[in-house]
Amino acid sequence: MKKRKTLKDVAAAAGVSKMTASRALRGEKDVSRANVDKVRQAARDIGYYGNHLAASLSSARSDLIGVVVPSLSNIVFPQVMSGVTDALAGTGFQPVFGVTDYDTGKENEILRSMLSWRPAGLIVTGLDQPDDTRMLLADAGIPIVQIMDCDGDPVDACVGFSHTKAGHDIAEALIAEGRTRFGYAGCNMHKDTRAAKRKKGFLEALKAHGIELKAMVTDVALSSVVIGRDLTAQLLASHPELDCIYYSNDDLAAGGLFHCIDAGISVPERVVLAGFNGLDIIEGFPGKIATSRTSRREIGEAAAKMILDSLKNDKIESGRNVVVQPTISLGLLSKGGQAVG
Amino acid sequence: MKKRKTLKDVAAAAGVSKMTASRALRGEKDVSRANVDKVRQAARDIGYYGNHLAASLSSARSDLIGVVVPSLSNIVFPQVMSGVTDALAGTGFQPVFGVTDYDTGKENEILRSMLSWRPAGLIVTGLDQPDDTRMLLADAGIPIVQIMDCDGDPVDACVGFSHTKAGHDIAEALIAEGRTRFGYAGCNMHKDTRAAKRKKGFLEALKAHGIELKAMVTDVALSSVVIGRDLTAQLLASHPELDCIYYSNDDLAAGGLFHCIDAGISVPERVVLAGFNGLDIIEGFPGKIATSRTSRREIGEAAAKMILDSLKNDKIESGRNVVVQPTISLGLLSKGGQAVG
DNA sequence: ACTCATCTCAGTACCGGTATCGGTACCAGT
DNA sequence: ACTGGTACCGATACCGGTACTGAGATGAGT
Repeated sequence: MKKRKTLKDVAAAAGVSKMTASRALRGEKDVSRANVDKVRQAARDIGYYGNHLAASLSSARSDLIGVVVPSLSNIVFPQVMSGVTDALAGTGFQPVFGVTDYDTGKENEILRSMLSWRPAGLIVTGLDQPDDTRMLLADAGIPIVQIMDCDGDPVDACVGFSHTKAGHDIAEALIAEGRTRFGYAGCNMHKDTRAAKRKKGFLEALKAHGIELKAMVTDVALSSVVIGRDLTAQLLASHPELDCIYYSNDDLAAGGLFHCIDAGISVPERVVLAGFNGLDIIEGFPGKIATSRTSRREIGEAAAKMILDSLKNDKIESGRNVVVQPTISLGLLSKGGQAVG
Repeated sequence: MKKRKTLKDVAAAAGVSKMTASRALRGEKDVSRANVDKVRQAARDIGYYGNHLAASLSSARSDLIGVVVPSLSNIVFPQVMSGVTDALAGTGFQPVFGVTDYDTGKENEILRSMLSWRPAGLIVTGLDQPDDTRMLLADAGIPIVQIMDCDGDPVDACVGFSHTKAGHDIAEALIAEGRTRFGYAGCNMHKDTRAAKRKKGFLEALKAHGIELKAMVTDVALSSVVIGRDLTAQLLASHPELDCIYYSNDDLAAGGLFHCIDAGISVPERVVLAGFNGLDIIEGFPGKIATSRTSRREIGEAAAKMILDSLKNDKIESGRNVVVQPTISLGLLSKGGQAVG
């Protein structure tokens, strides 16, 4: 096995010192044009591609941005990741992703592991980390941006929206449309604290109007279209009087829509199905579901830009809470909020 | 800003040497039980979490596995990533993801960047890298597993299936069902070489039966349900005689199904829609599309396991081509291949 | 001619760990 | 008591870069 090329090899091939080679490759000044060319050429010739390990260790800084998300199976998070990736493109920083499976223990473990790579910054999903994890983040001494939520107290800064308010607002909108007999279907509620907040906001709004939830079904599994189908079938079988179902997200609502299409139940006339996220896919659906549209890419981009800002200004800007309000789309035929029926 | 804790701090706190602390934390033998406890406790007390940079540099090995995928917006790749993550869980290895956007230049760049972190192994999507990228991989001296394809010559090893055969096989199956008037709709064909291979296999099979493609529409954008809708509307408007449409993937086929539901076109009776991947979501659809089901998670897991194997045996096992044949599901009412009509 | 600033380059000391190797303590066997 | 083996521990030399410091060369100013 041939030995890996090092900077010394490049320097030797170019006939300069290690130091000059290092500077030339990094594009620093204080190197003559002639030597820059010689070094660049030598590096290309012998196929040298650097060693971030050594560089980062030596310079006590790295170009890694850690990004921690709870899941990959919900397309929302890959979209956030795309946003981060795009915002970081061309900046010299590179995202590193970690997945927690909605498990706080795993989250702590992943964060420790990431911190041990001395990242330049961290983007973490959610505001509800346990104390030990919070401490870990607070002591890291690097910019931390928490995303997808703003109901709570960020370690440092956050970009997101209020899930409580999102649940509240869509309830208000549905009530304004004349809906009165509500059901709820959710997945993974014990771990997905943000879904739980939406549900909380939703129920609070109902209560404020003196409306009681008629029925609720949940499943511990991760949300999926198929489960949404099943839960909807259950709900409508036991409570055929429902005129609106709120789901913990769009995947479930989509399953609900598909069930209704197959069962010949008219949506949204007889029953309104309301989800959360505003997935692109629902644009293509044969039927309309209500939803709160969130801007995932933008949140990812904004978070990455905040990190870059902090890094540029060489200080951690605390307390910057950027709120990106979701927009409600009811997908109903009636315009301007006029009541149906 | 308080200084980061180092191993020396731990050693001092535990009253042992740096070396003993290092060994204790890594669980090596040659350390007394008492000292292991002291060091562990000291590390916990002062909140030490190690420095992978220094560790990897010093030991000339790292616990990173690079994973390069073309896209995050196609749920298939996050699923592959999940498979890799799961297979790596508890092994001490950590995946690092990169996204190429189907761009070979970006792919090369990302691979260089990854290699500069001295990963223990690499998982790369596809077999059709340009020569310079191939060279980069071949010279890396670490196990490389290429995934999602087996039509071609792997640098080292691969886990996947033949897209050409997949296209061919589903064409055969559809012809056996009595379909004769075929259309094709595809996205991103100029960059997605695997989709192009499926199309090639599909057309070859048609030709072998003396069948000519009646119509074809493509779009340069990434595939999505909405675009699938549009392309299908175009195809069926200009060629209402089609009795089968083959799509470059399930996203498009789903859009096609939704269009047909809205347009009152019966699927699969009047027109069969065939996609590729076997997404979980189609299980929930109000209607059936044909597809080739691929096992993404399993491919990710298998690739990760192959890397771990190579690492354990301390040699790179070349030429291991694992083929995971997709299974065709036509979603038709007729059983046993009896012709329709 | 001499001083001084500027540009270029090289030497040295790290960064924070780990591999290696040489030692010390302790015990069993003879 | 002496030897040999085993368990444990620490000093030292790195890994491959970069920060820092200082030196030589060159040119301008006087």
